[in-house]
Amino acid sequence: MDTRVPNIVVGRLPIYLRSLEHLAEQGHGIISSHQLAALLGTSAAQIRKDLSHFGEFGKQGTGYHIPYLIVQLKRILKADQEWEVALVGVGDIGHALLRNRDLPRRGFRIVAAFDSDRDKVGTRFGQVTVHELEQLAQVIQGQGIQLAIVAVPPAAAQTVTDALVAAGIRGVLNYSPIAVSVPDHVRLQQIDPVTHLQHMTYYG
Amino acid sequence: MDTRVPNIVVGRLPIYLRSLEHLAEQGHGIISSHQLAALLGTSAAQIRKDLSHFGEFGKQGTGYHIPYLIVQLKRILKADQEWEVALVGVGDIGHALLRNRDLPRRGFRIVAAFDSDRDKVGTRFGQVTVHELEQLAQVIQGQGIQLAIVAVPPAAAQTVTDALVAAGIRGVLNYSPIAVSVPDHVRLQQIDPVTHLQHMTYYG
DNA sequence: TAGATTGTTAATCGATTAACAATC
DNA sequence: TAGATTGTTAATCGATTAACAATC
Repeated sequence: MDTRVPNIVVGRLPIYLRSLEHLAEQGHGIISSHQLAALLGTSAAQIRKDLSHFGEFGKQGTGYHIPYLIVQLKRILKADQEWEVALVGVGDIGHALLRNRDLPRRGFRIVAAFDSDRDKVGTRFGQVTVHELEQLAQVIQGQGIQLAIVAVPPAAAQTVTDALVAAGIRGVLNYSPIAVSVPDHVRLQQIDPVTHLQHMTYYG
Repeated sequence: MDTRVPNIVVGRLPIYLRSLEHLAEQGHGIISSHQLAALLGTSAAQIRKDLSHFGEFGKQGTGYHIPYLIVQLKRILKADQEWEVALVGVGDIGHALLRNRDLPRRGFRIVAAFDSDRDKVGTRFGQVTVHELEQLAQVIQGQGIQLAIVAVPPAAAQTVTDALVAAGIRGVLNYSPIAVSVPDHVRLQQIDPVTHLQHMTYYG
């Protein structure tokens, strides 16, 4: 049980959690590190070592009680609470994210959306109304929103990210196919299908 | 210049490439490893070491000629050719991908789409007509398509992936929030916003 | 030339794996 | 109990960093 957990280990926990939740939905109750490793294409030793950073969650001779491990992983990842998310950019990707039921199901609720297009401002998606970009700081600070998804065209991504950071956002998930920079105290994750595809074509 | 390049290094090349292309668009001609590292939040030594696996692309005292390095990285990643991609699932995400101009701009053209919904079959998105799932193998084999994007509901993801593998697909980019498995000879990449968000909330 | 930066080597650091005592 | 599997230690493996000769 370390005090300082490697970032790469933290990044694997959500993958374990996702798989365990899927197993639970299918009615599985217990799983061994070897079974989970086979399912995920990783190694049993790695799973046990990763989990050992946080405590002892299994039982010798048996394995892991899936619902219990889910509870523990959710607690560790702070996924046992609901997170409010701001969305900037209501184009095709933003639209897909607003309609995505998996995000709220797993604890991430888009509670505010922003777009620079006046025609989109005022439109509603479920509970969410699209605001002007000018209201970004006010809404984010007013609601204490800590996470944001950037889904704007590349040319606007850094400006929008800077505005989010200035508004107090703690983590940014960037869908724009461009590297944005954030200060050290802000977390950044990037989603770009092309980089994933290029990683595969290398081996092609 | 190794024969065996670490996978983690391969995964960084597309990120370097994306940044260099952005720099080139902005009119930059030369960049040093230190400048690029600062831009990407990595280290100059890592960039130089990564590139050294493939050859010598820089000039002492000067740095890297951006257009030349772009050409080299594209060659290494096989991004100097156009790749045809099959899309399975024309929901919100599939729709966003079909309309995404960045994919073709960077060499990935969705040339076939499939959906199980009879109402969607036959509809067109630009050059692409939505086919029945039943035609998947025939179309993929007929056109020699090597890459596929899976954007179907979780319950269908593994079945669809199996069908793609059976049809001869070499790489799968999975947008379904579920771990799918593929045989060793098939490359797999996963995009799931929730896992990225959970990676950030851990530190929250 | 003087200054700067590469490519590479060696050292360091960190992550993964193997092995096994503990124990269910 | 016998068999199985965990959690952890130590060994191995691999990646990152630091340093510098080469050289533009």
